Amino acid sequence: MATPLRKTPSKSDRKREVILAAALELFSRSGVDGASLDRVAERADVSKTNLIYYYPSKDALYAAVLNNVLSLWLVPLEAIDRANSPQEAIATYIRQKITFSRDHADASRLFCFEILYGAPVLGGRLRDRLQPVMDEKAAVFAHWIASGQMAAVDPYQFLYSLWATTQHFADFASQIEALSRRTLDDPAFFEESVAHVTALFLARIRP
Amino acid sequence: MATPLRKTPSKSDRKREVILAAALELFSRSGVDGASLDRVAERADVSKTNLIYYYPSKDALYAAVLNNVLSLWLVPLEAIDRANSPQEAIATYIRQKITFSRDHADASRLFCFEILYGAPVLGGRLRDRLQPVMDEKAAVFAHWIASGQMAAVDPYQFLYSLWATTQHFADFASQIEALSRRTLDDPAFFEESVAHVTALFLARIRP
DNA sequence: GTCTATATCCCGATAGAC
DNA sequence: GTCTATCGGGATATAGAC
Repeated sequence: MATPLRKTPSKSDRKREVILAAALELFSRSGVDGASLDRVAERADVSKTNLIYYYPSKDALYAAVLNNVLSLWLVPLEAIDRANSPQEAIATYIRQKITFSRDHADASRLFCFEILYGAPVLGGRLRDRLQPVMDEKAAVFAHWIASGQMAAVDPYQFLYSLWATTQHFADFASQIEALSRRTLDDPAFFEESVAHVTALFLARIRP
Repeated sequence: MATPLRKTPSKSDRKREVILAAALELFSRSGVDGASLDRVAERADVSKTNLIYYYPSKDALYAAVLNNVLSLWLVPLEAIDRANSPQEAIATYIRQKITFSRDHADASRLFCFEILYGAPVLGGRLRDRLQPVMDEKAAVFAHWIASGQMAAVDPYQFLYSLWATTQHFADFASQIEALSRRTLDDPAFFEESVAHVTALFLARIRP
């Protein structure tokens, strides 16, 4: 029984999760360098030495958190499927991504931090994991365009703009709050935002 | 002659500029906490004590850099003027903002860092300096909409999307480079990006 | 696995001579 | 204005007992 395949998470698995959650919370507010392991341990309610027992270094902890985040980040892309119409697919994608910006603002911010740093940890993963998905989605767009279902756009540029506008609600939340005094937690502002972004992209692809 | 109003910058003015430039460069790559005054001083070719003579604390230096950045950031907004047609104004704004993302990527990234941190330093300035300009521009949009020159959009949401898509080229440059292997320094990619973003927003406001 | 104690290093900032 | 020397604090990480 070298590597037991249990369905119920072990005690140490649960502890790792608690630590990861605490790390995400703090790293996403102050950046990696702005947050100390002391505070992460405190937040996770473990001793610092114990934390280091589970994650041998700060870099290792940071990398673990980031990999979790990347996985979450990829989920909404599944909506972009040739089985759907482009209008449905894009509307669904936008709603899911803005929902993600509301419910996982910390993950979005941490991702943004990492990219600002120049993607030192995630750089390779972007090519290994994101690039293939992106090429796949670009092919779906090409299919929709070729079959006259949507206007011709550069799929890469189109995806960049989709990411930018939807993540903006998480990454620039404090600016939006300073200027509009509104949050995605306000259901009216949430729906308003979804409607606005959806209208922006659907107008563009009208055949 | 208490405060001489000279046009030629004094030696100390020039030194302050060199320090600010070095601080911008380092803060925008690693965040404030990730960069040390030691390295800023080294980059600016002054001793650390001398740096501290000009800027008494790291926070003061950071605040000074940020205020510079905010001023730069506001410039392109001047294009949004009721004297122009909305199409001209928006196209001009987009080109200027993407040019800014190319030529001042470090300033854009530092701004992004500050917002991610929750705008601890710039928070007040956003209300004092950006909010009035934004309200003014919202009025211009309202005028264009009322006179049938553009389709009805929420001006605030519209500006957020404009900022998001254009700044994305600076803030997420390392992601774009990992996926597209292209940079705004490539004139073809630059023009392609301007054309894409412009088409996106002009399609939306078609009356 | 978890703890206490501690090594080691770097950072921001100050003191005081010149 | 600029320098050398240094303080004091906090950070990551390790050693070793239990």
